Amino acid sequence: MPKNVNHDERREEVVDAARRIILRDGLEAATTRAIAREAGYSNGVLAHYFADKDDILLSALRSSHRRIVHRLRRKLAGRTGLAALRELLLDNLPLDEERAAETGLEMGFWSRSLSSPALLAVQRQEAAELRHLVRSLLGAAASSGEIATGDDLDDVTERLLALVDGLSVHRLLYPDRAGADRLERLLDAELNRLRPGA
Amino acid sequence: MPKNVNHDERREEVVDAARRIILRDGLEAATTRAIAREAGYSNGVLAHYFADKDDILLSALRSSHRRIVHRLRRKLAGRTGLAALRELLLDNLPLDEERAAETGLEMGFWSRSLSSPALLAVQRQEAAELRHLVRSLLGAAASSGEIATGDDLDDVTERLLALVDGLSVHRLLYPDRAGADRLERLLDAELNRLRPGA
Amino acid sequence: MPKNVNHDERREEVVDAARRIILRDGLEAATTRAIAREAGYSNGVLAHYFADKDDILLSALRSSHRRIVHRLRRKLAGRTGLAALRELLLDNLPLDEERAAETGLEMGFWSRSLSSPALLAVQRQEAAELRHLVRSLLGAAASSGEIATGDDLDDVTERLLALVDGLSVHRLLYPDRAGADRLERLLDAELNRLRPGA
Amino acid sequence: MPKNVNHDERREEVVDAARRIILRDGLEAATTRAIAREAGYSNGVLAHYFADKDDILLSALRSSHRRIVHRLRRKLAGRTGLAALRELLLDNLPLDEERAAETGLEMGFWSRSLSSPALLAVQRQEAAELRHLVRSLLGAAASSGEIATGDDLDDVTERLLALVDGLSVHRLLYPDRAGADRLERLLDAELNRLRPGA
DNA sequence: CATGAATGAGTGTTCATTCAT
DNA sequence: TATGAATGAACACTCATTCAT
Repeated sequence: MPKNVNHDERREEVVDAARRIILRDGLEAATTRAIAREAGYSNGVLAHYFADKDDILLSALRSSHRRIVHRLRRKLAGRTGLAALRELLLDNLPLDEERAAETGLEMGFWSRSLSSPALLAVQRQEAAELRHLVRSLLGAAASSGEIATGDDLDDVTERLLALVDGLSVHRLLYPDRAGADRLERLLDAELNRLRPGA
Repeated sequence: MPKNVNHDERREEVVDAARRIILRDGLEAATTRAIAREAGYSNGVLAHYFADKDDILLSALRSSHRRIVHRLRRKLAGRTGLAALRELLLDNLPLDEERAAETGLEMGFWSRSLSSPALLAVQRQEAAELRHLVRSLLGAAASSGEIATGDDLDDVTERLLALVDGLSVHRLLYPDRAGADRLERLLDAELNRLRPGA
Repeated sequence: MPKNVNHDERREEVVDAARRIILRDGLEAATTRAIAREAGYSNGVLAHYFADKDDILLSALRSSHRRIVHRLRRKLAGRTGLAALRELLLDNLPLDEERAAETGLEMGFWSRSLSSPALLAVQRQEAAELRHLVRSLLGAAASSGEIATGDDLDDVTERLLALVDGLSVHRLLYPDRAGADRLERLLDAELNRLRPGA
Repeated sequence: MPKNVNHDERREEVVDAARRIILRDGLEAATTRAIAREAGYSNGVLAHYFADKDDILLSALRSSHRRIVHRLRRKLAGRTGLAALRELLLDNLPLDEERAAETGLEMGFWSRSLSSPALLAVQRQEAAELRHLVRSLLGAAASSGEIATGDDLDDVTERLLALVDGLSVHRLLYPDRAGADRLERLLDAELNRLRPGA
């Protein structure tokens, strides 16, 4: 009767350790040894659960996204159109510790994606899903008359997501000027601007 | 009789080399040896002019900013108010190879700043200057009646800069959806929105 | 009630697996995990039947020799003297894929033997048996008048076996110049040379 | 005035260290660390003089061959035809410590060549030169009437070189049966056999 | 000043071996 | 007996840094 561990569970343990390190000390500090130590294992264990370091990092990125999606799903339940969109975009802003950590991780991967095709592919795939979701919420809001129909909705989608990402970066780098209240206010203004009367 | 070397000049040579490498091959390719080679010196020379590698990288970041400021000064010459602001923000978007490389450099430093107080300090200082400039151009535009006076100008400043940063990230990571034309269109729409009639 | 496992049988299964890997992929590919997997067991099982990896490799070498001997025994059945000798020496040449793989295995062990007393001992023991067999076939051929009696038969034995080994090496390393036809021709010439008339 | 070392000299130092380890402990023991230590340097030094480990090993092989060629050139000076051939072949037998070491190194590379195209290429190139030399000495001997003209000289070349390699292996693995005197005697018999009267 | 040789810690990865289950 | 999780040392290689010349 062998000692039998749940592989997915163990992977998650290690991936969580990786996430903690990336958030605390940066992507550069996330060496395989550091990850193993943070997870409470010897460095050799990683080989049992991951093909290589990239596998760990990619899993960490995907895991982070999955968490966000889960949280979002709860928040969006029962909401539609503009209200759902607002919830989604607000959730993407680093307004508390948890989401600030998520944004930090994301930023670490951004620059690394520029020189790693595999990472970039994952990044793009996940971003495309988010963009698609925003776009369809906008479409629904337009259909129901919640928002004006003058603007190109693809443009609006891009503008909203860019603004959210920009504000997120600023919140982490320049918290003094990008306070939580200002972020929320700016986002709401942006959404109100879409309404028919505006 | 010691050879009289202009320290600042030599530092600049090396820093330029570092900047070129980061722009061309990314932050991770900027090893001390690669920098020394790019500058045309032996690797040992770095020790005479820099405390350590971080000293070089920080200087490279500042140097990149200085170059941007110089280019901007030329572009802004003779322009005021909204026209100047438009020039400034457009210049910050990665609309050609050169500025795409600059954005890449910037993104590399963003994530490092999150775990390096020294980098973060530099980053903040330079960002504050840019913010101040935008804010004062907006102030001038408001005074001259070029833009409406309803909005809080600090909010507008933050919104514009966040949008520019967000669009920049998207242009690099998702060039398909963030084409040069869309970026320019979105920026112009944002500026027109400020005008009194809007 | 302990499960009653036939130790020798299990050892043989594992050793066969090791042999297959060495023949197929080379000595360096024969890691303990690869061997266990090839045998259809978990890696931990090896500890029950072998002292260590060397124990497995040594056994694999012996196993390969044993197989060669078996094959030879079939080929030699009913033959005596020079005809038997010819069959034996031909069998030792890597004239088909199977025997080329065997020669590769052998060569791998040769160099390891130079720095491993245990391996060397096995190697010598097996080589002695082969030498003895050749020598006695030569003796029989001399007695029956099949070959001339001028030469020292120990010298002839050594010459024939050295030639076979040298040709084998050349066939693997320089197949262009050591084609199968040339090998066979050279061997036959060598045997004919022993005949009384020559 | 920088400390300036002769690169080729330093490479040779390291390559000699590698040779010593390979001969003493086998090719497997020739790790980069072991080589650096044997050479009296830290492990990082290798990077200055070699592209990678293969570069060291290949250099060791070539260096060994170069030494042999040099020694041979001296021995062959003033000799031609059969006498030169005899000197060449004798020199290739491991009849003293130095040449036993050379043979040991060679054998280590043989098996590794089977799974390393780069090594195999070098091995083949060097072997081709030796083969060519033997062949032309045989040609000269035939022209001058020193040897009989019945045999195909390519066959003879292959036979002689295979015999030498086979005897060399046996001398290292089975010194008891492949004594220096027997090797020499067998080689001379082989050469005499070529003479017209034989 | 400048060189570049040298260091040694650190990287990701592999692997024989141990051992609780 | 058999499992496979876990270990930790070893591997080749990279790199910022030091320092004699």
